[in-house]
Amino acid sequence: MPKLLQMASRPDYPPKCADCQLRKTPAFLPVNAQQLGHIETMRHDRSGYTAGSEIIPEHQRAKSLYTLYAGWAFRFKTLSDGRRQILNFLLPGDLLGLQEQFSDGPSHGVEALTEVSLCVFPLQKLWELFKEDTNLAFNVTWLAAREESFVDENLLSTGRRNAIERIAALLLHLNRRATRLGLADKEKGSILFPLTQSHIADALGLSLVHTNRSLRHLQRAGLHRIEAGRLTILNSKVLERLSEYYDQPVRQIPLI
Amino acid sequence: MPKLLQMASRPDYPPKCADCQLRKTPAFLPVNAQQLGHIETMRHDRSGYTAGSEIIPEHQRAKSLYTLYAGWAFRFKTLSDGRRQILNFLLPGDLLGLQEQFSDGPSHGVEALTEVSLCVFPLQKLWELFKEDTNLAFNVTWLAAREESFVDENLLSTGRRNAIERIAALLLHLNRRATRLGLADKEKGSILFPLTQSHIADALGLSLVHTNRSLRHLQRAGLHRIEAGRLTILNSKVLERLSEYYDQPVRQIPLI
DNA sequence: TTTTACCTATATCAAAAGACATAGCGTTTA
DNA sequence: TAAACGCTATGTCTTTTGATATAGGTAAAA
Repeated sequence: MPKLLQMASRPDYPPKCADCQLRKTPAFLPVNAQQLGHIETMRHDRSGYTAGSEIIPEHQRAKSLYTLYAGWAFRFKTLSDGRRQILNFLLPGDLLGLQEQFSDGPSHGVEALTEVSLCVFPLQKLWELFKEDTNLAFNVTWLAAREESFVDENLLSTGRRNAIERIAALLLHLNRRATRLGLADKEKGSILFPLTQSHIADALGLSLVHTNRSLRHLQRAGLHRIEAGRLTILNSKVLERLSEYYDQPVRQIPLI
Repeated sequence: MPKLLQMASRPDYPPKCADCQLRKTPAFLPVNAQQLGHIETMRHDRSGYTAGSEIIPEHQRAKSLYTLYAGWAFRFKTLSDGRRQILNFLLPGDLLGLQEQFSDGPSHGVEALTEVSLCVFPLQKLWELFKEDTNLAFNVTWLAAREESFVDENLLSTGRRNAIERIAALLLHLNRRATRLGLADKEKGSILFPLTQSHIADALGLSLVHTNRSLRHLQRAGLHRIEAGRLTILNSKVLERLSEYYDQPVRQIPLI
């Protein structure tokens, strides 16, 4: 198992939230100086994980809240015989570990898909944040509701879309989110795509073999290309019609 | 389409939140007089729907927030050819319409499964509640996270459990929630069960026919009984082992 | 370099779940 | 009272997806 990275090897953090690179992307709601101050005092540490390591183990409660600063991760659940379901993918700006605070039992694990940088918030401070900044409290709820809508959509896929449709919907979804974060190559429009076919299978409730078949089918039809760890959407119109997963106007989202 | 009930025919509301019958069940966190006051001033109206009617239509944004006071409902999404996915079931105490406030596009519909009584909160007041009562704001987030955990679990079912396991997990889940709310018959331990096999199929991503077959299989094995609109769990141990859906100690939950 | 591990790809066969058809039953509607 | 409807049940056949086996490519490890 890959382990926690030494901070020395992770120099890409801003020392202050005011210098946060992530916050400079237009995907996020602007914040005023006071809010930034609240976030800054809440942030307690930074942390990094290598690809493949468990940020939050499945069967224990998270000890902190995190904001994903850089890299990709995913939430998952497993059954005792190893069957694994990926619930949703986490991209920069996403909040980790919130549900665990409220759930009765063990809920889910979080695993790093790439090397990952996190901002760490102690749990007790969540309450302080609610008390001191209504706006930020509201934003936490917003982020929770937004994540639920991703799970909802994935449940629709897994329950009612066939393999081809599921894959089309997932590729469009991830492409949209990554692009929105400014992670797309301006020229070719491709995004970094760290998922293996095994991750896709586990996210969509398919077997690895069938995922491979269906991916090739879409690729042969010229709808997308996955190459050298990058995804290019070649025909979003057809992919959208296939999956009934349409582009919607996006609002700015909170970053805590 | 069944329509909104006239309030005259729905006399089972308390005039004041202080007299709320639902709040008397031990499933809910106690609140102090001040919080009760905040909830009371937020509550703006009551409303009722007949079984089968749409409380929130799928393709428009909810105009209010609701707390389900009595009856069952469910959240769902559909595809254009009629395929429907039920995301989760709503029981008394559940909050409706929160996600819609934060999602970009159309998200999901809510349909009444039985005749239903709701407490209505105007949307603008959500913000006021966040500002005036940290505790209640925290509770809204709690309820959102809790609902997400239900969807997570259903996604695990739909993606990685087979038909028998899915049904076992769902029956246990609903039985647990209803029992917790004091809705179980003390003698026989049965609960009111308003789902048709078609609802079960749509919740679990199965066809109606296969749902029927699998239900009969479990029933013949003596694990449960569904009769005259009531569910009795006959062998929870086996159902739990089958589905790996185990009873967990339950905390009290907020009621807003 | 050789070995190992991981990922993608493909073929073949098997199982799970879906589609279609039909029937019975109880309730509501005409 | 008959007709229509919604729900459960079951048989048969089809399709989708899964399981197993195998192979090649690349990168990391020995």
